[in-house]
Amino acid sequence: MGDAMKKERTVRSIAELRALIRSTGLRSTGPRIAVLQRLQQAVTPMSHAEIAEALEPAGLDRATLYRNLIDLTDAGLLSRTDHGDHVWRFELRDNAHGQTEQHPHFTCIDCGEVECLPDTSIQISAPYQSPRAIKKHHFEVQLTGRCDRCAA
Amino acid sequence: MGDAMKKERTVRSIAELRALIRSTGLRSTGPRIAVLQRLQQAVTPMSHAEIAEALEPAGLDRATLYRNLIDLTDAGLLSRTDHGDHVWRFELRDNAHGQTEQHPHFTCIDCGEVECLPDTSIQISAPYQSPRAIKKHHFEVQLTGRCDRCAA
DNA sequence: ATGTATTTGCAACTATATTGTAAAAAGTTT
DNA sequence: AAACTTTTTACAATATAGTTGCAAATACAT
Repeated sequence: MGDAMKKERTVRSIAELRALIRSTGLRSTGPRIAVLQRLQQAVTPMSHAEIAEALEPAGLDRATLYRNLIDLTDAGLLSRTDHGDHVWRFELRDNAHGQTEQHPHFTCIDCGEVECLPDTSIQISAPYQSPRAIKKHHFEVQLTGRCDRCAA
Repeated sequence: MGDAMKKERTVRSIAELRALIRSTGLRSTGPRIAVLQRLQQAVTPMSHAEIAEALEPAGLDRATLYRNLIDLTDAGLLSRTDHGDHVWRFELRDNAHGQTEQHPHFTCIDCGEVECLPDTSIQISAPYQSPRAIKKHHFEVQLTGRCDRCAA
């Protein structure tokens, strides 16, 4: 990821992660804590496969991982997005309750690398007939193209 | 789709589609003409499943369809994109040779409907460290949110 | 017409994701 | 802290999406 988006990331202790999970009504379990711990170290959204690769050696089951990623997403702790390359990627939401701190993503159509862009890089001018979501700025932005490395 | 993007669409005869396919070096076959014919009637990008549903009754094989969608995409006649909902969608490119006439898409995260937006609705201001693709305007833009109908 | 390379259509297969369920664990109540 | 109830796990089985292999059929050049 470029430097443009580098920012302070809240790193939570296991006890804090426990409390965070419990606050959504879900039970605090080993697999869930492991997922959140791994994702809070990530600098870009991680695919299920990447998370699995990181956590399966520790004995985590794939189906359990899938269900947890969905549960944690439904609970508002994660966001699940497809960055244009047909791969689901999961990202820790920075605040606990729902609103995602949004920023645009750029995905390379060759190597698949995902880059976070500063929020200021894109202006949307809502035309007369655009969906209300756009006028209200309730949407996600995804760009796809060839990254500098692959373009070279 | 909103009126904002409604525009003249070139409708090609079968003979013209034949010539178009041949011009890429591919052979002009029934399935390929059927795909192009169907896509030139479409007002939004179509998923593989939608195209299959339209053409299988006429006896088109799914594997053949997959291969043709890929071949026609590689040949530059179609574009294949994932609009954020993990579904590949195919769109006829308006001109024959490579450059897609780009415009942003908006996809509803609830109902999955895809809407084409006018090209003028989004300004990208490339920051110092953004990928070259952005500075050169070689990228696709995809927005996701809740459409008016689902938000109501 | 004939010949060669491409394409089709069918089936088999791979990869990804989801579901069923008995056993285990979390959290609550006593 | 033992007993209880509900959620979650872990394994297997199953669905879904997309790909591959290959013999027969077709496109198109000669």
